Formats: sequence, structure tokens, C-alpha cells
Amino acid sequence: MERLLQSIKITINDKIFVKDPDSSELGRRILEHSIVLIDEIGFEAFTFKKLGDRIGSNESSIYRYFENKHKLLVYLTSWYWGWLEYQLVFATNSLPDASDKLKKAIEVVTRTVKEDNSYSHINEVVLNRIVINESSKSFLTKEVDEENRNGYFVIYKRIVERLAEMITQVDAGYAFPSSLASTILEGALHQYFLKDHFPALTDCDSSTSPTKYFTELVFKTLNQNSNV
Amino acid sequence: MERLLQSIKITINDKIFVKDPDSSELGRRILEHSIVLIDEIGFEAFTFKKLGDRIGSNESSIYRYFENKHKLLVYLTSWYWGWLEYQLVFATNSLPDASDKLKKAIEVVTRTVKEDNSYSHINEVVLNRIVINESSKSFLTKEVDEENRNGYFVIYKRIVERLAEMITQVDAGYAFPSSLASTILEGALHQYFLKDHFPALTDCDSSTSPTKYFTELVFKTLNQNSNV
DNA sequence: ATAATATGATAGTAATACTATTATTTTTGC
DNA sequence: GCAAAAATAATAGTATTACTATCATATTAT
Repeated sequence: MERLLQSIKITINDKIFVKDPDSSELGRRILEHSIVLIDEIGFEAFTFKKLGDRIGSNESSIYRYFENKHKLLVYLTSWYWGWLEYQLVFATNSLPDASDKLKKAIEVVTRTVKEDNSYSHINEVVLNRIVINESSKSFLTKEVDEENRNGYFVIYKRIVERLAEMITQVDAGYAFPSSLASTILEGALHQYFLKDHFPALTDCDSSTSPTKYFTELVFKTLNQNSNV
Repeated sequence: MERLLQSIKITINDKIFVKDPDSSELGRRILEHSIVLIDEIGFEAFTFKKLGDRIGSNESSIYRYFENKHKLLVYLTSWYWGWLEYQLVFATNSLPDASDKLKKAIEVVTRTVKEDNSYSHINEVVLNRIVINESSKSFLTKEVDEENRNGYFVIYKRIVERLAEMITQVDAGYAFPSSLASTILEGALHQYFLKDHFPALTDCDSSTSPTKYFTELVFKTLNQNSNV
């Protein structure tokens, strides 16, 4: 699996960037260090000037790759979802049983991220923290509909749709497959956030995982007649 | 109920503001029009200068009420949760049956907001849109732990705790009452957001509500042994 | 070796996010 | 009704942000 992953390029919608950051050394440095810097100081305090200082490069050079920091965030989160989608498909593809497949899928999208050395310039553990803390800001904007029309969120949508489909495969009569799928994906990020900052608002801690919570939630919900 | 609500003052932690905006005419104008303006142009584009122009008042006067726009957002969302908490307690308090109580609670926290004329300067329908679109930004910051220590999010936490307690009253053996409670509250906002911007990612639309989705989800989950 | 391309350096602009000071208006207390 | 206090407005000023434009230099490709 390690070897196979190594050869996969995660393709990001080219409307998100001015120049493909994966096409040059400087571009890859921008990606690598923007992840670290956003994690360190937060998205609000992050600027291209600070990133330029950090990588010993000029602010104006960074603008040649991304129009602004919002687009960079959209790129980074898209890359993350692309990376996760690959894992999702790889891990579930060969499973013949619908329940096994869904269970594995929930595990993949809710588990704690481990380092993956396939992409040397991207630290997936740090990127996962950015997705937890900052990714909502990529779509909670006034421009969301236009950006959605331009395909900025296709990968994310595809993951939710894949999950929803797996849910339907387990229980064709369930009325809310898409809502449940989107709840799992956003909800898992939220449970990780709560674990770190509002531990009283979650039961997830060192001994109980978001994976366990969501797996139980989903399998208790499916294949049951509504008792409400 | 209308009459009773009229007399209730929603109390906000006084560390959030410099001067209580509910104590003066200008303060209330700030609240009223900041809600409208944030809804119109989004939190990123919103500035105290623009708000000052809108209410025919000076930027510097607004700074005497709030240190910055982030604190104003924390105030507005706190007010919203205070308003919702009152409705939650009022609607569920007299119900003797634990399941009825929880069902009503889910309804209150997930339903579409209707105008409430008890607070003349605050439009709850517009404020609800702000909570859906912007409230995550109030806690997705580097300062969240300090602000949490200062009690900025107490009302929100209390609502989640109340919900969690009601869940436990229905099923004392359920292992994730707090996670489920926080999932309902954040998840409902997210489903409303998806309905407006990513309809393919939710099953909630004009004919099916987030209330129905979450009610079914919760009652299917509780009082069942884990089948995972 | 030349041309094309990428990057760097510098400068400049409008807006943001404030702080400080002083003037004016409004409120209140007697 | 008047003085004192409090609130608000007006103005100015600063550092930073979020860019754009231009020109110089370095790197790469033909």
C-alpha cells in the first residue's frame, strides 16, 4: 500500500490556484510551510508576508501561486480530502459485504491520522489539525455558492456521496443517507475539536474514539423501523 | 409565553464587552444593525467603520462597547444560545416523561427559527442565519482555550449539558450522551447550511426537516444494545 | 548564447484595526 | 435651571494587511 500510494498524484481543481504549487520546488515549499505556519499561528494571523519570511522567499512570489490565503486554505483542505478519499476507496473497494464496507469506511474517515511518508512535503498529521480547526472557514463565506459552482468542493462532496451510497447499500429504506454521511464527516472533526478544547461536551477521550461513537450511531440507526 | 418572555433579560458574561450594549440606545442599535450587516456582507467583510456609517455613528463609539468584531460575534452567538436555552427550559420543564422531554428538546434546538417580538432590537431569524453561517468562527480560533476559561461559551456548554442529561434520562446505559448532544446542536446548524448551499449532501429540504432527521437518529440509537 | 520563464526586490495604494486626543452633546443630580 | 459628569462624535494618527505594479536578476530550455 505504501508503495502504491507513492505514485498517486492528488489532483486539485486548477481554478483554485494561479500556478500549480505541485509543479515547482517553491510551490511545494509553500504547501509544506503554510501547513506548519497556519497550525502554529492560526489562519487569521497567517499572512503571505509571514510565510515568505519563513521560507526565505518573497511575498510577491507566493501571490504567483495563490490569489489569496483563502484559496490556499481551499487547496490544502481539498488536498486533504483527496488524500482521504484515496484511502477510503482503497480500504473499502475489495470488501464484498455492505456492512463490512460501511464499517471500514466510517473507520477511515473518523480515525486519528497517522503520518504518511508518501508525500514528503506534506505532513498529514499537521494538515489534519488544520482541517479540524480551520476547514469550516473555507466554505462558511459569502462566496461559497460561486466557488461551489466552480468546483472548489468536488472532492469533499464525492466523499459524502460515497458514504451515503454505502449507507443505502446497508439499508435501502433509510430516509437520510446523505444527512447521516455529512454528519459523520463534519461531526468527526467536531468531536476531535471538542476533545481538545471542550472535553465536557464529548465522550471521546483517550479511551473512547470518535470512530466507536459514529460506528455505533450508524449501525444502531440502520435497518430499524422508525420508533418515533 | 409571549408575555413571560418579554420580561426575561438574557445575561451575557460581562468579560465579552467593554460596556454593556443592552444598557444604552446606541448599544442596542449596535446589536440590531450588526446582525443585519453581518448577514448582508458576511463576517469577514464586516467592520466597525461600516457599521458606524450604517447607524450614523462613529467607529470610535462602537469600540467603547466591543474591543473588536470577534467579541461582538461572541456576544451575538451567546445571546442566541441564551435565547434558545430559555425556550428549551420553558418548553421541556413541565414534561414528566423523559422521552417526551427529549423529543421536545430536540425539536426546540433543531427547528426553524420564527420571529419573536419579545426583543424589539434583535431579529432572531436573521441572528439564526448568522449562527448557521458564522458562529463556528467564534470558537475556531487560537484564543479558544483562554476565552473558554473566561467563560465566553458557558451558555452553549450548558445547552449541550442539558441535552446530554436528557439523553441519559432516556437511556442511562448509553455511552455517548455528550457526544450525541453536541452532534445534534452543531449538526443541526450544519444541515441547515447544507440545505442552502450543498443540497446534494443532505436529505433535509422543504419536505423533510433536520428535526425529523435528528429525532429519528436519537430515538433509534437509544435503548438498544450495541449491535456493532 | 539567447530567449523565455521564474523568482526576488522594491515601491506603492487602499483598507483594516485599532489608539489617542479633543470637542460637543446629553444626562443627572442638586 | 445650572454645573458636573458621562456619553458620543470628530479628527488624526499608526502599524499592518492585502494586495498590484514594475523592474532586476537568476535559472532553464532551445
